[in-house]
Amino acid sequence: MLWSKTLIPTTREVPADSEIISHQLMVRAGLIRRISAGVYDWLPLGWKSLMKVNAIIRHHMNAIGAQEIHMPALLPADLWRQTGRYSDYGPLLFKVKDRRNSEMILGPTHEECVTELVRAYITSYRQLPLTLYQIQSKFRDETRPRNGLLRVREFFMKDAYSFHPSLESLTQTYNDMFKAYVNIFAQCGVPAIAVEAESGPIGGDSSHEFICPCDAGEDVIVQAEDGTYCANLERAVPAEAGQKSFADAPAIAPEPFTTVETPHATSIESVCTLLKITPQQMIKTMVYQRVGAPDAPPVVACVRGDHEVNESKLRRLVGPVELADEDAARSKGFAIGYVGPHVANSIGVTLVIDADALMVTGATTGANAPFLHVTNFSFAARIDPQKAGAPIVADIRNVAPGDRSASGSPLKFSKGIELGHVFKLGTKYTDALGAVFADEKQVNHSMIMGCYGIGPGRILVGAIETGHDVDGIIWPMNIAPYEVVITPIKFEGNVATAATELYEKLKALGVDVLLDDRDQRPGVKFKDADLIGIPLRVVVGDKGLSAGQLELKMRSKKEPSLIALDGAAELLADMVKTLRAIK
RNA sequence: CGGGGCGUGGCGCAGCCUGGCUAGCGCGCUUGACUGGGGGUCAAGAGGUCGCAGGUUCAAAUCCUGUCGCCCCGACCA
Repeated sequence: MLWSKTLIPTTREVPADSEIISHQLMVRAGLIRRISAGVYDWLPLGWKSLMKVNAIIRHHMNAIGAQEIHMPALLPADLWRQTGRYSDYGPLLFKVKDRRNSEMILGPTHEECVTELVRAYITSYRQLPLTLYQIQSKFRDETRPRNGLLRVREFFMKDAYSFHPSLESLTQTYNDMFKAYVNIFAQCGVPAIAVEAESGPIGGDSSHEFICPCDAGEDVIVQAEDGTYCANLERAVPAEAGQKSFADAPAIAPEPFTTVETPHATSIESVCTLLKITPQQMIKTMVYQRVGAPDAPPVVACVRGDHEVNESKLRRLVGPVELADEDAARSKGFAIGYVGPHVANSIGVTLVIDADALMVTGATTGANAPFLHVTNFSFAARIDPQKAGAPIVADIRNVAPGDRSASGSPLKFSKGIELGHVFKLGTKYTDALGAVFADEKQVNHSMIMGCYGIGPGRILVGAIETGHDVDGIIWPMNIAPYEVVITPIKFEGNVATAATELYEKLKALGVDVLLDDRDQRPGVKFKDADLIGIPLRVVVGDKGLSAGQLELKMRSKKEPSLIALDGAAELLADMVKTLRAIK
């Protein structure tokens, strides 16, 4: 491609509405343009990279026998009502009405649609397993789109869905997918580590996320320093968290259970400062309400003062809950800011106690009255199981610095971008939609599903977050919009002829090449070439030509080198092939 | 949804508090000349209903009200 014939609107200035480096560079290099919050145009350079990512994904999906299909973005709302997700998805779902007033949605994901499809055609175990995939736009009405392509309302997603007659079959495909994902990210040249993630309905080791480690990421991952454990913070389990029940609460005779005045000290920190104690000596008591049923008995969660409630874990135990509305909770008798676990003795709640919190004795916690805390609290002494119901004891906290893995190795924390997710779904959708198959004995069973997503746009974000310098993007060869850029010092005379000749030869050799034929000063061309990050740059200049030489510079390297004009195209084509192969 | 901030040529901003000449600056763009290995210089230009609507005023980019849009923090996020 000739630079003058395409659209590469580079800018020197950082766009005002961007925060993270990948967003800034994608706009400055002319890859994308925002048209509305979380909605972007893909310009030629960005689109070319995205198509390369998609081609890599396709290759690896096809290699494990998945079949590509295309499904509509516009879906009937009824289908989503049948699985309950019309309401579960809530305001995240884009809803539209057609002229007949029928409700439609813009698909945020396609489990319903693909299951409906498979239900229609698959009736026998002989037709299974089957894996279908799509790469297409998905829509989510995010509360807060942000960070360029990291969180958007319309985005591309590769989603694969597999259907199985047995768990063994599902596991086989899951493992194939897992390996395909490793290969996809490697071939794209973007770092990705597999971590254990929310496991869903089947439990166990049945869900992994692939995370690109970088500070711009929104996910927190937990890794054991010895490399034996890797999990999303949502899921990470502290090694010490054994199976405990309320009966395990230490029955130490408590010191006098006293009430102390703590005016305006509603946080763990402020109470600690006031009473000169440490957070480890406190019990934090959080009030949650049932999602969609704010009048149902609340859930009260207790963790040690230095710990945080992990809402994912809590939800797995008690169902969908959210932090209670403060005013509503106060009207029910909760002294928000001064709640203690023993509130369960007087108000009907579901009490959930973290295993670590349970073991604290002589704790300080809220007195269930404004401006008051109590000291020398212990669960065994102060919770009356008759009145408080049967308290649930479980791991409901986030792991924290200081925790160790099962192997005894310290846990470290880092941020990352979720690039992909493989997931054993089970029969949630096939049950709801009646997607059944007949086995050898003509007995019907719901098909067992797996689903496997990748965000191609996020692969670009991850590649840029982890591959850039002060001058711009440094693309990996396989997803670079062009593999070689030719930069003539001046696009005239011999130089233009030589540059054009090299350009034609490289094209003929199957290299994706960009020729900067603009009438611009060399400095402008160099700056732009660096900004858009093409892996190989060839400079054609008078001085070099008279010596029969060209200058070659790798974007990732600091120093250029000289190559002979004769055979330059072949040499470059070889280099490109070599760099494509590096995984 | 809560908190904070911003809407002024394509981009980045000043002007607003304290209303008043023709609304400025940098980048980019056009034309010409010089220049030609890291966003060059000079000259001459084009380009803006100051987000939108209403109000106050002799007079509104500036003050008031409403509204729309966007960004950041939080909440939320298969």
